This record gives sequence, structure tokens and C-alpha cells, in this order.
Amino acid sequence: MKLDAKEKRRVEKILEILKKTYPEARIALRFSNPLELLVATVLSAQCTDERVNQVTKKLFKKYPTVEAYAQAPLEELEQDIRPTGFYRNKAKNIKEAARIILEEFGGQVPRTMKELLRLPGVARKTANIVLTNAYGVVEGIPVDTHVRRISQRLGLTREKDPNKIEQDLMAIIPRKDWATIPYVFIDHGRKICRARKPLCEQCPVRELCPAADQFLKKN
DNA sequence: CTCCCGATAT
DNA sequence: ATATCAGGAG
Repeated sequence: MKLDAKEKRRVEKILEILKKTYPEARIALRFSNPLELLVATVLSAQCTDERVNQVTKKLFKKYPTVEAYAQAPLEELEQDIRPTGFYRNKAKNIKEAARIILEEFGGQVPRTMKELLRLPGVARKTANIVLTNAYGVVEGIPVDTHVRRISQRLGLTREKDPNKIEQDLMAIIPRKDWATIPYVFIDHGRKICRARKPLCEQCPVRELCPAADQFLKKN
């Protein structure tokens, strides 16, 4: 993703405007320690953060430690997280991840990308979330469905694979913005640049967006 | 690429 | 009825 000087200025303007529009953007998942964030993020796949918070409120009291997840009967853990969807995969992954954390990482949620990626159900998106928000380690940019959609519509990437999108974003977004931009994009994605009916007429960056025209015509 | 999956919006 | 929601594994 090579971009000329003009493109570079367009990207800079977009980031500047969006950051100013969503100054309060930050993680919406509720957590009070790395383990809770890891579990919440795994549960957040294809599920609203609001529902995740609803489920984890009870979950975190019932499973306060890594041991609690590792020892939990699988069927019981499945029922405890069922409303988040994909509950069989998620329960199996969480329990197995807990076992690995106990046996290979001394009971501590790993602090490095390489180690986090060894946990089942954890890929770069989830690892980036945990690293940034639990440990303050910024290694990359978490690419979820919102970041992907916004990046594609704004013409920041042409890729479809999240890992490739992340590479593109890391190349054009200043490192100091890596931690906050995902939340800015997510906020923007929820309020304006929605998946179904994007509100382009209300969008602060529509003049800078290649996709704005196609959506504005439909009205 | 498909599958996993409940809940909500349109 | 269908699309979508802070994805990841086979």
C-alpha cells in the first residue's frame, strides 16, 4: 500500500477529523484485570460488547481465577456464556487457554504477542486488545469488523484479510495513534459508518471518502 | 472457503 | 427473512 504525498495528506486529515469527532473513544468491554479482558475479548466475537458486558458481570464472579476456568465442567461454562453465541467453541477455547496459561505461563496471562497467539481462540485482533489495554504494550492495530469496514470504505486498504489490513494500517497510521484509532473507527462505525445504512450525509469525513458517493446516491 | 451461534435491527 | 454484531480455526 504505497501512497503518494496527496494520499498521505488525505489520510492525515481523516485521522485528525475523526480523532476530534470522537475524543472519548475507548474500549467498551468491562474488565478489571488481564484475565477478564482476555475472556471478554474472546467472547466478543460476533457479539455486541453490551451483551458481553452483561454476561461477564456474572461470569467474572463465578470464575475469578485462571484455575476456575480450567477446572470448570465444559457444559457448565458453555451455559454460562451461551448468550454471546458460538458458545461451544468459545467455552472450549477459554478452558483450554486457561490450562495452557497455568501449565506454560505460570498462571499469568502472557504479555507478548507470540505467547498470546499460542492460546486457542486468540489471534492478532484479540492479542492486540489484551496487550494494549491490559499491559500498555502497543505492537499492532486490532482489526475487527468495524476497523475493517471503515478502512476499506475510506480507501486505507484494499485487502480483505485482517492481518494484511493491519499491515496497511500500520504503514499509514502514526504509531502514536495505534492504540486509539481502532476505538475511534469503532465509534465512527457504530454511529455513522454503519454496516447497513451508513449515514454519509452526517459524516465528518465524507468529502475525503471514496465510498461516500455510492451510498449517498441511494436516497 | 465453511463452520460455529444467540440476539437484535431492518 | 436476512444482515450484522469488537473472530478464529480447520
